[in-house]
Amino acid sequence: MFRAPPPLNLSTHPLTHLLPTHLSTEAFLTHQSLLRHCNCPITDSAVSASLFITAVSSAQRARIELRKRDIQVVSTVVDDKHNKDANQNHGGKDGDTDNDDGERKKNDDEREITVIKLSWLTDSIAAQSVLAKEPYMILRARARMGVRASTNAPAATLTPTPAPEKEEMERKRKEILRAAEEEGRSKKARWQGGKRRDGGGEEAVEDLVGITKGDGVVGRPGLRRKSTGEFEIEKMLEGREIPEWIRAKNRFSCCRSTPLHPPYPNSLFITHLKTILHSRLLSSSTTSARAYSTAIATLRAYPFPLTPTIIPHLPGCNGKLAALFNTWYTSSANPESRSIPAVDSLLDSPTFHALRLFDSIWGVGPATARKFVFEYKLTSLDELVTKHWNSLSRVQQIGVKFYDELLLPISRTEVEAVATTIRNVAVECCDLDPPGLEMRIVGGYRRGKPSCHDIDLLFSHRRHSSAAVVGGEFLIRLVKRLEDLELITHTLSLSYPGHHIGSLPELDTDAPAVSGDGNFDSLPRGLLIYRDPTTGVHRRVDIILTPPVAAGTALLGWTGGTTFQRDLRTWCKTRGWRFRCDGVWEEGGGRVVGTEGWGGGESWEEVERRVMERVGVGWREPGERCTE
DNA sequence: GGGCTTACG
DNA sequence: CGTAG
DNA sequence: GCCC
Repeated sequence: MFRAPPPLNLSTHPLTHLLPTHLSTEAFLTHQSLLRHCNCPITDSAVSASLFITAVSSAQRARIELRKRDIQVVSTVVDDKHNKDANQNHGGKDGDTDNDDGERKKNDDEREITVIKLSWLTDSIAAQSVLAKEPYMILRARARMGVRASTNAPAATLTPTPAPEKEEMERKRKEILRAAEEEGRSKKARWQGGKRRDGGGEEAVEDLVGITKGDGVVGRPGLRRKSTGEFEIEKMLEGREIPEWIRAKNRFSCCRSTPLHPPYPNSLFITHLKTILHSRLLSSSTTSARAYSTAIATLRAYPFPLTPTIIPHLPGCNGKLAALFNTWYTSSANPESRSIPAVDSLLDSPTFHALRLFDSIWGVGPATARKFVFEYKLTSLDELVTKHWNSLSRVQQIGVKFYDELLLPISRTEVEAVATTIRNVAVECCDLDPPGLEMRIVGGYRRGKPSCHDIDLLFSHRRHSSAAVVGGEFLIRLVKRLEDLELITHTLSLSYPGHHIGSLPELDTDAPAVSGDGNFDSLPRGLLIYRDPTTGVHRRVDIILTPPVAAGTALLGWTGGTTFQRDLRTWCKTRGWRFRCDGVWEEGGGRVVGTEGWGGGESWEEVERRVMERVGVGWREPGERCTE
């Protein structure tokens, strides 16, 4: 089913568990996919595994992560030099007050486990060979697995069938979660699995909840944004220059530079926020999700290491963000070891993991993922395929079929190669003035991402906007031709907004489209699955067509990122305009003068620059729009 | 207290 | 409802 | 969750 050749053969590996700590959802899923793709036997059940792969870097932190998953180190075989309490078997240091001795079961599963760094995997992939693990080893130890198996600790148990009594508890927990969802905005951490971390967890959650709203912030000096003057901000920055967008309190991410450039100074904290954002998306808490996106975009653009006092002065960040930061900041002196209990609860929650699993299927979103988890009570793709295949839509079946492949990262080199291949076919399909056909690679690639999750190609024509070139017939012909060449295996969707194929109007009208009047109100596009003729790997490819008159706005719109786009539209709205990928429109209906597509010999990029300057956000390189 | 990007399939 | 940026 |  998955025809891409595995980059490595890990099929003889011991049962392996990827620890989610310090990994973004994206990164976690990507690496898990990679492992799966290499035929590595992986498990979501930490207590079943012998080999652990982690982004944490110290043995001490690894032990904490293992213990959270109900794995108790008994004796150390190999330890890294940073570990100060190598012989400390249990209790004490990590604040776990459980009395393990009293609850230990007789049939404890004890085995030798190994914890290695994630860089072993990435380095091996890069080297295209399975590297020795020794240099990457963080910890090798004998460990007792499943010490607290009879408690309600949410040790990750996605794949294996839970024991009957656990199953019952799982069921109840999920019902509680579902009830909490349906109630709407319960302030308790919705995914919390009933587990406390390090004793102080619950308190910290209460703290978060307590100062969530404005009232809770009053009386906490330093959390109030408006009462603090520029001078005090300057003091906080210790003489460094205040970025203009902070001084001006400009909350629009389209008006500032947000470089790609990891590691940016606050990436560790931002990783935690991304987990919360993801949880909000999965529960369809869209406004909360938007708030987190805004805050993340701000922190991504903030060029200095954060301090507790500066947070409320940053646009889109207020009491809740300050509380989260304080919790994180004070959790450990070592930034690598810092955590947020609410985030740990999410990462420990089997429900959260299951929702992420299904949400990662193309064609499945939060609502459907919730249906799978809460109604069908599914925990694995396998169950979905064996029990509910026929209830999946066509595109969802395609999404499942190519689940692993579509999660694999795509190198920039490969993006370029695919783009060239498709452009050559497109030129063949263009029988009116083929040399005038032009293409730009947009999306994450254009923003400079080192690896991409799909390939977005924007086509236009230098001179003609007629139906024959950029209209329906062209896209249809192109897709058909790509299918004939076996470069496209599946068409997920083809859209020709606002008109019927075969009666295509000119595309460069000066009137905004009105639905049903025969004009466009969006741009034609195809969402496709591409198969590389050499490697056989499948990739998501989007082909978008724009008439020349909208080249600048289309390029700007399809370059992203998501939050940048949202803010660009909101910004235009404050100016009385509507930004859409087909143009910027006056309220009365005309195209905003100066935003139309290329005249003379202007390049795509020159038109884009003109549009950005015209609407007032100013020019920003694609690589400065990395708001995610 | 209301608003939060926008449109298609 | 899901997807696109 | 933040802003007007």
